[in-house]
Amino acid sequence: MAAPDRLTKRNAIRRENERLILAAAEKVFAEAGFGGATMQLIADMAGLPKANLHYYFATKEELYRKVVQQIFEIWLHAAESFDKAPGPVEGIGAYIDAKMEISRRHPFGSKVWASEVMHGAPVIQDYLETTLRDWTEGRAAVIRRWIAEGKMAPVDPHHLLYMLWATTQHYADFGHQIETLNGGRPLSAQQWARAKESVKAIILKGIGATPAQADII
Amino acid sequence: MAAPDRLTKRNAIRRENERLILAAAEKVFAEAGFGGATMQLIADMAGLPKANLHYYFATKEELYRKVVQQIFEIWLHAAESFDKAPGPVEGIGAYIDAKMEISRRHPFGSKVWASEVMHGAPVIQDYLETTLRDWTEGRAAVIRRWIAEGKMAPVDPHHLLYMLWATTQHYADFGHQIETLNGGRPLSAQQWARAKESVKAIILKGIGATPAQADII
DNA sequence: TCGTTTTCTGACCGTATGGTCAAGGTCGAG
DNA sequence: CTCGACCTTGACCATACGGTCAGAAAACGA
Repeated sequence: MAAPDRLTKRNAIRRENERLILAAAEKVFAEAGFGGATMQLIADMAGLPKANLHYYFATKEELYRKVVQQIFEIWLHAAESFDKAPGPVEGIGAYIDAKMEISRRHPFGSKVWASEVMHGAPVIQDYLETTLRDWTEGRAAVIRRWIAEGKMAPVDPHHLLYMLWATTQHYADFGHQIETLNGGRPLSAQQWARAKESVKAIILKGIGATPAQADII
Repeated sequence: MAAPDRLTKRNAIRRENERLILAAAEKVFAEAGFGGATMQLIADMAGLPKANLHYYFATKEELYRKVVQQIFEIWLHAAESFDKAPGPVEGIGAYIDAKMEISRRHPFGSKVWASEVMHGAPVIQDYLETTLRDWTEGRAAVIRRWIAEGKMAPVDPHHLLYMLWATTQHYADFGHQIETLNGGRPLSAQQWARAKESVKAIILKGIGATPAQADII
């Protein structure tokens, strides 16, 4: 049946336009919220007529849903660092690095997600109840194992995860506030590095994570 | 000139209505965002005709601004715990307690603030540049003093403050996500207490804050 | 080249929104 | 009681929004 995506000019244009629209939508939804965003503004930012948006995405909700899904997948992907780590220093350290990097490179997406959750997750409630819950329980189990193995202090796994999310995403969601307190300038590369190190240092020390010390001697 | 607020029935009604409207507005703005909120919805929730809202607050922006100001003042007030503390254990500990309590009791306000900042702080940019910046520099100085006095490890004061804000406000702003991961039930009193303790334990340990030990012996 | 499918877009529509207004009601001071 | 100030509200208005549609244009397969 459906000839699967040949490399025709049409397919290229379609892909490119969808990319343009999604990028513009991510930015507009982040800056104005779902209610404040208008299809006209997204169209202008994408450089397309409004009617063309509705050709690719039937409704505003459909477009919004796609934007949110994109972000969620990026975050899930970043979590792989957690798994294949021998202990909290490597696992949580890499996770913080990854999430800080996402906050830096995808600040709009993070804001859209935050906005969605703050408004009661009307669009992605099912994700929260299935994928996110499963993911969370899985990592909580890993953390409990590390605790049992004496690799970190006995902290509540859920609250630790919340702290990781909160702290890393704060640099995207409240980026404007941070920028203002930084003299109106965005964080430089060095400042981002320092932020990462600060977060990692405090949290890893706070959970008593030891860099695989016991085995050395 | 202006006869200062006698206890007449009119003044009582005015105060009561303004209170009703502000409470409804805080909730609606938090749940729908500025763009998604409608004056009609706020009016319904306050139990007043829409035209009456415009009698007390000329425009949607004016009402919104009042809501944001309220929250900001609550937060500034909560920060007093920071000052009159001999060291980080008491100061930061009390600050975390206070901010967690605000997240619990004023979740809508916290969300409105978050939304405002995420959208680039169009309404309260001046607050960020003046009051908040001054406040931040003041606490950073306190933290540096504590570090100099050997009462905590040498961490970057700004990133520590960001971490405090992020972690505590997360329980309000992402309350829906936390509730979902908690089996769809809001955190109980015990769970809130455990959250507070978890946050305090990790952060205080993470910054190497010692409970005024040196002087005891 | 020709017919078909996909893409594009200006013009249009119904609705919902923020805000206005004028008329009527209520209260307090003297 | 009376008058002026304050409060209340249904009806109304202009605008802007999400979404539709018909027809033109472009790309494609044969």
